[in-house]
This record gives sequence, C-alpha cells and structure tokens, in this order.
Amino acid sequence: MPKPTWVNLDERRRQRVLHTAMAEFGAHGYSGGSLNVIAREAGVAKGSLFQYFDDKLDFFAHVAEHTSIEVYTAMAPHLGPAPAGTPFVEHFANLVDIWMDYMAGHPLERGVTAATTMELDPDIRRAVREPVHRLYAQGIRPLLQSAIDAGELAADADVDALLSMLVLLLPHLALAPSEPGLDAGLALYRTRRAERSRRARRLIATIFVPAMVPS
Amino acid sequence: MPKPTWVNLDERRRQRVLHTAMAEFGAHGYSGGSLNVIAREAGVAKGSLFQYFDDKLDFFAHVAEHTSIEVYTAMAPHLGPAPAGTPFVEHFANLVDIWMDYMAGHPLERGVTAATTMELDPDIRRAVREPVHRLYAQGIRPLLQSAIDAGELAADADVDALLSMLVLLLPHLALAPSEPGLDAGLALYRTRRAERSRRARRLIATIFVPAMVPS
DNA sequence: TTGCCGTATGACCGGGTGGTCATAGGATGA
DNA sequence: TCATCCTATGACCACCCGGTCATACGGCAA
Repeated sequence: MPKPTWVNLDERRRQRVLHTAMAEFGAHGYSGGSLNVIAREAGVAKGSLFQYFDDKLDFFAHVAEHTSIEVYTAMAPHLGPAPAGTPFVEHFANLVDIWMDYMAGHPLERGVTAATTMELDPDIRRAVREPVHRLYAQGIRPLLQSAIDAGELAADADVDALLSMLVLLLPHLALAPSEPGLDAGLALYRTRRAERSRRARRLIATIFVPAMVPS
Repeated sequence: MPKPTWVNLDERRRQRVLHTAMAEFGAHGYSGGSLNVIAREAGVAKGSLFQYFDDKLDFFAHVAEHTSIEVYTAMAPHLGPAPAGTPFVEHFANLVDIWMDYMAGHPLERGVTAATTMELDPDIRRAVREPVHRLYAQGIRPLLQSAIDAGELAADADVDALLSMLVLLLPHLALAPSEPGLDAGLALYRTRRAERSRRARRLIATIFVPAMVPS
C-alpha cells in the first residue's frame, strides 16, 4: 500500500510518476522495470519514490491495481445484459470489440495489463492478478447469468468453468491485436478493426456455439 | 544456434549445463535468469558458456527449443485419434490428464514451459513461442480433424479457431496444477490427481459441448 | 620434441540494480 | 523569529549483470 505521502501528493506530480511507472513497468515487467529510469523520466529523485512506497513491489502492485481499476471503469458502462433483440453471442462479441479498441488506444494500460498477465514469479503474479480476476469475474458472471435467464445459454451451463476459461482467454484476446505473439495462430496482430473483429468472433463462437454433433 | 563446441561437448557436461540452465531459466525467466548462477551451479566457468553459445538469448532459445521438443516427444505416443468406442471429448480429456501428469512430474520442463509461455518481451516471446505453437498445432489439428471425420465434431467446425484457442488455453491448463495463480478461479493448484482431472474436464466440456440453446 | 588447435578458465570491464541516509528546503504555528 | 514537521534530493552503498580476453591446458600430428 502507498504511504500517506503519496496520497497527499500534488496531483500533477502524482500523475507524472504514475504514468512514467506505467510505461516502464508495462514495457519491461516487474523485475525488468527500473526505478532509476522511472525517477529520471518522471523528473523526480529516486529517493522520493521510497517516500511514496515501501519498496519496488509495493510500487508495482499499486500501479497494477490502479491500472486494472481504470480498465474496469472504462468497460463497466458496457457490461449490462444484452439489449432485447440482440443475441447473446453478438452482444458478447461487441464487448470484446470494445475491449480490443480500448487496449489499442491506451498503450499505457495495455502494457501494464500485459506485464501483470505475463508475470512469471508466482508470488508477484498472485498478488497482482487475483484482484484483477475478481474484477473480471464480477463483470462477466452477470452477463452469463442473464444469458441463462434469457434462455440463450443452457440452464445447466457450467458458469464457473466458462468464467475461468474466459478470464484466461479474454486478456490475451484483448492484447493480441496490439502485442505480437499472443494470438497463437489467429493472426490478430496489427490487423485493422474490421478484420480483427471478424477473427475474434470466430474464436468467441467456438466457445459458445455448439461444435459437437449432438449424440 | 549453439556453436559447434556445444555439439562436440562431452555428453555428461552438456547435460549438466542444460539441466542447470533449465532450472535457472525456468525459475526466473529469460531476463531474470543469471548466467553467473548457471555457470556456478553447473560447475563450469562462465566463459565456457560463451564458447557454446553466442550470447544469452542464443542460450535461452536453445534451452527453450530443447524443452519443447522433449515435451512433445513425451506426448507424441498419445496423440493418435480416439480409439473406437471412446468419445472424442473423453479422449481429449485423457490427453490433458496425461499432460498435467507429465508437468507435475517434470519440474524442469514445467518451469521452462512457464517461462516461455509468460515471456513479456515481444521479440523473445516470438522467437521462442512460435516453434512451440507449431508443434502444438501439429499435434492437435489431426485430433480435431479425426473427430470431424468420425462425425463427432460438426463438419463445418472452425478448426483454425478451435486450434488457436486450445494453443492458448492448454499450456495454462497443464501448468496450473503445479504453478499457482494460473487457473483463474478453477482452483486447480495443488489438487490431487482425481480432483484436478474432474475440474479440467469441466473446462474442456465448455469448449466442445454445446452451451447454447439451439435457436 | 615441437607446434598447433580446440577448449576451459576466471579476473576483469563498464554499467546497472534496489535501497539508504544525511542534508536541505519550505510551510506552518507559536 | 524560531522550532517543528514533512518532504525532496542525489551521492552513495554493496551487489549483480552480460560479456571479454589473455592465459593455460591437453591431445594430436608431424
């Protein structure tokens, strides 16, 4: 947790440090991100960083949490149930479109999301990803539930299993158009909006639309 | 690519270096892994490592490739089509069981797989993961195709989309029982064999078994 | 014996790391 | 005016990094 000094800090200075840290940690991850670089680029003495946070991990955790809340806040307005007349899969795919658009337009948030998603160290990964997973679940579960209520998903659909798969899959999907090597063959990287939307829909369809021949 | 010196090297020495490197890179990833540590633990001068490989990346790439081939070789005997009488989903789930078992019993291979799967740097990620993705596709695509031929998957199933989702999902699934914070809520970590098998089956079912109510 | 070649070695290089701390500046209240 | 508190600062610490290179060793051919 940030120290009180951080909270009392002049807004402009805090934003400058925060944005610089997002860029640095986003580009090089936790262990690769350099406090020296952040201090220099933000125009702040390195010692100051330690007036704001206990240590590097405390700093990174705050940056990660701030970022995930920011992303969630941007997505929240679109997380309502499908409007009447819009099929669930269509609604869901639109949501993924919005998410991909957001990540394409917000490199700072995208970088930090990638850095937390790909963190290797188990302790740091858990510390940083579990809150994010909770946010994802909080946003997506009601969607699935409303689809069941509307009779579009099977009443006995395994919501927990669906959810955990989506939580694994969606961040990669959202990042893939802007970050190379994440799409595992679906060639999402650097495709234009219409094309990536079409390809993402194919992937989403495989999740929800029956692939099996009924036995 | 390794230098000739590496190829001509005494087998025992090469194995010692290789195993130590797998442990180190597996535990700390590419940028976090230390050549000093590898040299010390393998009982070899640091300079020797540079007689074998051009630089750190060359070394890491070789370790990653060696590992992925080893894993693939272990899985290959089980990659045939489902035996007559065994439903496709059952066959596929058994395969995932075998994979999870393998990872549980091979910490070195598991670590390197995790390190390559979670690599943040785009250049290194691409260099190291694309060959792996090709191996995965090579193993899984015929399986899907044979399920279509057998009439168990829909004839117009989107094999490419299914494949790219599985390539994203399966490594996480295989690692999750042994590496914390990868299962995104499905609580696979440190569950015993029977339990993790049951939970993985739920997730696999969501992919292949119809979740949608036919319209 | 000599010379050669492939290999092993580890001291050494420049540079970067997270973190500390003595110092100083500025605002506030008495 | 003075004392007190909070905060900003950057030189400094011990340590680690990837990579180099002069040197030495050992086997083999002439």
